[in-house]
Amino acid sequence: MRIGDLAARAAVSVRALRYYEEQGLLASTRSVSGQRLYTETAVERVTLIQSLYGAGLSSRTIADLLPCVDAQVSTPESRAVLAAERERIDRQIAELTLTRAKLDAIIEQTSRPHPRCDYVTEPGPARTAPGSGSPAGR
Amino acid sequence: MRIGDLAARAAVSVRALRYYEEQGLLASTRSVSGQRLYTETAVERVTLIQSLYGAGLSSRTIADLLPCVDAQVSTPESRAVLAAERERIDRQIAELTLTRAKLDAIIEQTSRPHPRCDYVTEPGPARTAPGSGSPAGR
DNA sequence: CTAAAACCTGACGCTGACGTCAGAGGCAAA
DNA sequence: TTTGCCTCTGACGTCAGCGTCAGGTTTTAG
Repeated sequence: MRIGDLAARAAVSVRALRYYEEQGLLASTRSVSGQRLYTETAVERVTLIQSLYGAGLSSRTIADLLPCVDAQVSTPESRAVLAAERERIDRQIAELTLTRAKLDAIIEQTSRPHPRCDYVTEPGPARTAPGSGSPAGR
Repeated sequence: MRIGDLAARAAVSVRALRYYEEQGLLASTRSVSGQRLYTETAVERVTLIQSLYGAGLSSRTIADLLPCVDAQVSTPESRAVLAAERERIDRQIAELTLTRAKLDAIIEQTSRPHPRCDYVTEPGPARTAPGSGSPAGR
């Protein structure tokens, strides 16, 4: 398949694919006239690349790892990198989960009708704040 | 406290704090000589900002939301933004979890001693791959 | 055969969250 | 007072992952 097809199927831009090749992440054969040709497996490859980018890995790191993926072997360095990135992703997930919780708190706080103004704006006989005012209210 | 202290306590750079102020995310009073002064609560504020940046929100979005956080109120727009960002974070966590699984697969694949070459390189009488060769192997 | 669409190789542009440098002033200790 | 660190305001630099334009070839549809 040609670059436009791959771009469509992997949902990325043509420019991105050329960039991936430039970075050594994605190989292609060339037609006689010089056009890039890809196999079916390139689609998965591109989505893997996208995933890794999405997880915050750099082109360089991905370029270092992919050969090991292809060869199905690991070097001590690749194992270290893989472990480190896995940990990074773990921490990232933890952070995001925390941030989501913070956002939830904000959503609650801001959408809950004004905390205690309710009592004030409530119709009926005026009430003093609980704890103050006339002692032994009960 | 002064900017250097806040930077140390929030574990960010001085430059970042000035940038936050420039973006309208972080307020400060000034000393007579013009130095920035912060209260204790600024530490939390900065970590919140960092969290939101970490979750992929832009300065602009954060600047839009923080006033609502401070005022404890929400507008229809802020609610929409909050909900949208929350969803984004959800998706991000899902993606990261998937990517982590992919990484785990890679770690397994590459660190598992070469799939079937073992049998080949194993000393002793050559064995055919399981499933093929002489039937009823056991 | 021809026009449109797709592809090619440079190469510059963009964006956001800062880093960094310059030049000039504060401020606590000895 | 001098030393040394902290802070100030500009303002330019950086980096990565592409976007985009230019100018030219190739492929495809009619």
